[in-house]
Amino acid sequence: MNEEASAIPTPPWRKARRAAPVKRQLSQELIVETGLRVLDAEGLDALSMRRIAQELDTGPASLYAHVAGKDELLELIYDRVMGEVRLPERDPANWRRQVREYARETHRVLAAHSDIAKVALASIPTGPNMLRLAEFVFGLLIEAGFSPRDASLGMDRLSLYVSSDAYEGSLHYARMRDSGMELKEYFRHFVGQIDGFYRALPPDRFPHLAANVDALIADGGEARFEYGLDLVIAGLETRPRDPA
Amino acid sequence: MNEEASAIPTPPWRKARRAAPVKRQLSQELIVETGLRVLDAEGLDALSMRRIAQELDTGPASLYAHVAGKDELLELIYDRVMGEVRLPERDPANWRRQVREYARETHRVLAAHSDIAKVALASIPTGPNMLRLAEFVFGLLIEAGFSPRDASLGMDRLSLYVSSDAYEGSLHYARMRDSGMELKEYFRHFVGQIDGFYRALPPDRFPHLAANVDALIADGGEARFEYGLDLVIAGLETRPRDPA
DNA sequence: TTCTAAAGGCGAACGGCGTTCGTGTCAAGT
DNA sequence: ACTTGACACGAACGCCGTTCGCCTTTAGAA
Repeated sequence: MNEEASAIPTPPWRKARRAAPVKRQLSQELIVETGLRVLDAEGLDALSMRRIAQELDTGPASLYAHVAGKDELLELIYDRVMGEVRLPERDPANWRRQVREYARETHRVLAAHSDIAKVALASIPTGPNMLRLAEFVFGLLIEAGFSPRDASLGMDRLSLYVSSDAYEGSLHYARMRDSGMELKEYFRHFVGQIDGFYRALPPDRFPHLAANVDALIADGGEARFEYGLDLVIAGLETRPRDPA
Repeated sequence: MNEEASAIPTPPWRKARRAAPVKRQLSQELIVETGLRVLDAEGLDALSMRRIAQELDTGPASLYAHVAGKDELLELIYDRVMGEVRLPERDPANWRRQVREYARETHRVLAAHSDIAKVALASIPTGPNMLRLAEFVFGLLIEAGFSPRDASLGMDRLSLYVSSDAYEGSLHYARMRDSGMELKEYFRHFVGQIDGFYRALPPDRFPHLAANVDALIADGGEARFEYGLDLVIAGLETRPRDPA
């Protein structure tokens, strides 16, 4: 919006524009924001250049003045999303708790924007918000006394774990959306299918699986995420640390 | 090939077919095998129904008599690939070593078929070969004394880790192929770019990253994979086990 | 005030994709 | 000899990302 024009009436000496030129405001930020809205509402499959252009009342060609292509747009959206991650003050004495909370928070933000985790996995992180997160967790491990190598690799593996688990979760979310079910209905349906499948296994060929169907289907996404997080943190704990 | 027709000359009482009916041999297995060949040679992006049909001298519509759609075809290819994984005799006393070797072997097979790791991550494993692998590693953990829950979640997290690391690796491979470089050239180029990027970071905003660029770029894909594997196994080691 | 040149907007088209429809063909069974 | 049913497959539908070339708008120079 033009703040001048909205404050005073159109000056009569300038001949009135035939159509409202109000929407002449395409920008990279607007495109990213629109893309994120489409992503949240309809999923990654629906996020096409055409769909975004349609939302902006224009053609797909118009977007290319502000964005190099779809890949770049996805990375911009991804970094925009990572800006939502809230970080606490660094407290190296409690690095276990902070690493866990960092992982949970990142996971939460990824899950809140359904399909973006796929982009997270595919992209090499260089955006400003990614760097902010990297500096936080890397610095946390360094200050907790880990060697630079342990801090580097630990951060790398932790990020991979969070992204990949969020991606796996987003697949279920996408399947749910495609099937038109509610979350609870989908979950019941899905667990029922897996349960039936495992119980139909021939016990002679798959004795251990067949004997433990209950344990195999007991835990849902969140418990699995927490368990893996425990494994990684317990693994980190076995690495040598300098006392600060 | 028609074994009758190749053994004796065409019987004159049956009017000669105008074209050789030799290629009437489409089958699911042939389609899967062809798809895998295209995948290995040209990558997942090039693996289209049209491309496979072309390879088989036919149109894309012909494939749908043997395969429900592209998704099912990808899962068939994936399970076909997992059939290449070689498993040792189970030896619960050495579960650490066997878990590690299982992870390495699966990772190796995934990496050998460039882009299939993407399918591995996206698919819910129900194929016969996947079940074989699951029975192996789950049984190994059970026999090593882990609780059914630890064995189930441990297997799950380990599979996720192997698949996601292989997927990350396949992205580099794909980028390399697209850029037309050789592996060594690509690697040099890539590390150089990352190195330059990190060294250009403003040290006031990213002090820890800026101070440890060497550690951040020191390790390549294989060392990272092994490090994460160490973390997971060390984490498993902290879980209680029944002495068998 | 008029002119000009650059920048952005955008209709149309290119070459791809997965999938479906309807027709054609041929082998086996009656 | 005829029917039937399974498979083959050309053509088309409706998507996709991206590019080309023309049009409009506008800011600054003249």
